[in-house]
Amino acid sequence: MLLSRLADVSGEVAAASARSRKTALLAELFREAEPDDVPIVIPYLAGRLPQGRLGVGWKVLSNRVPPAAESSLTVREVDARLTELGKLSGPGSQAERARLVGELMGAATEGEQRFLFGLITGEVRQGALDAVAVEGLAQATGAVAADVRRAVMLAGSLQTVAQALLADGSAALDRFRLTVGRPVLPMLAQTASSVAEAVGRLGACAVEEKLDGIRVQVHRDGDMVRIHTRTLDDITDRLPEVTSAALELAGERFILDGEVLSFGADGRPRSFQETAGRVGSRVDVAKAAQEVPVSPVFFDALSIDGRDLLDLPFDARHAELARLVPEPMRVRRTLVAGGEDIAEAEGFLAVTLARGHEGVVVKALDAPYSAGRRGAAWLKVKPVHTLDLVVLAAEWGHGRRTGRLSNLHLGARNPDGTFAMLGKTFKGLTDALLTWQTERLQELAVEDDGWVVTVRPELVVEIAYDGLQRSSRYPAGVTLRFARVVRYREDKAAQEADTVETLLAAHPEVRP
DNA sequence: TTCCGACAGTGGGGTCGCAAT
DNA sequence: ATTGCGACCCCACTATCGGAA
Repeated sequence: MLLSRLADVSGEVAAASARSRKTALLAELFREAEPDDVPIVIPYLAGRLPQGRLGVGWKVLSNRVPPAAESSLTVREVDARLTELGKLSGPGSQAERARLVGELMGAATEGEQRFLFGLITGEVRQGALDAVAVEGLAQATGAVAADVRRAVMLAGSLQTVAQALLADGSAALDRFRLTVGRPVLPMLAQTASSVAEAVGRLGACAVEEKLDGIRVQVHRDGDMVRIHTRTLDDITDRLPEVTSAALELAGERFILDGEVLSFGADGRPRSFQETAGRVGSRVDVAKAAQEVPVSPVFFDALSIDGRDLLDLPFDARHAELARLVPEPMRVRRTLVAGGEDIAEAEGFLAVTLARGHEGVVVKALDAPYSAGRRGAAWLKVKPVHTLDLVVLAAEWGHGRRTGRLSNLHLGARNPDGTFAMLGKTFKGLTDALLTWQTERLQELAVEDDGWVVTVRPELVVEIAYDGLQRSSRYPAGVTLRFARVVRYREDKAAQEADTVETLLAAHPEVRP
């Protein structure tokens, strides 16, 4: 298949607003694909590269190359070239990668270049990713969409399922069962604003500690242990303590879901930054493990002794978990009967926060494990802080925000009346607010370099955030975690905005 | 007819490892 | 030794479509 065909369809998908139309377009193309094209065409149209990482990003791609007049590239040729490119390493590899990218782009027409750019940077922006591709695949093969989706969750890969499905038809879907050693997409949580709201929505539930670390799925089959992240990357080699912990458990075959984090000598959890740095260390793992040891804390069991537990209700899965995993390695929790038990749940949240954790996750006792879904059966509750900050500048947006000022630079007051930038945010803005702030900020503009519009520091905005973290980038030595706009405070003057001093005082645990 | 679940889009900060400077 | 870049952890929120109620 020609790349130009793919690029054209991607463009049509982007232009279509109805999801059903997007699905139909993808299905048509999947039917056209020859068997050898399938493992390439399917991920490409789901906006992903089969190779995963290439070592090529926005920077290399932004070196413009004149496009070819005629399309000649096939998808298989593109795939072969990208595979070669991804293998490069060592001195001179970056220049060689850039050269190969230039060669590829030079062989591509303008439309193909656009498509390749989006594909490689992971920003196809066609309004269709995995979920729509699954629908299209089901439509192309006559399979039931829900069955395809389930197979993809269990295989952890759309591509694998697509190949089997196109080769052998719907019957192939039965082959994708939960298997120890093969990671499945983890179940995710939605956000609730309070424990009362969460318990109100769920009824009988468990309230569990929300630990601020790295999500892991641990598979053990005899002596073999594999550890996977949320995106199913294999990080076994980086976490020897977790492997040991899994081998100590009194079970030969299991899949457990949990969080890995580091505790200090005082027993309190280290900051997310410290845990994430440790888990990210790959070169001298022994040294990293000595300095920042990590522990797994499990909260769910997907499989034990060959029994698939996914469809069991959570209370039954937890009973299995409790039989296998002793308490320090199992998350702390409390059971709540329903709305009349709010005080118990709120007390548990308070204790959890006092112990230094992030918040709680409220989980319905009757819900199955919905692999790969961000369902309403798990609701996370974290305390939210707010500040009144001053807008120092704003950046022009991209995509559907093109032509609007989007990303705000936020400042807190210094003692001398100047402002210290604490970070940026683009979250929480409605279309109406985007329009309003674009106009208002341009009235205050003192400079526009085409990317950042610097403004007079007069506009006050209320910002919600989850906490402070240390920063080497910003002048106060700290930055806000997960900052988002709540509302503008036109009733407030910049001189009434919050100060760096009060911010630091509110988070004594974070010393810049 | 209205409501709501699921998705995609729009980017945030930090850290590590590698290659280039 | 330092810097720039890519990959990958953590993530909030809004708009939209289309099926459920």
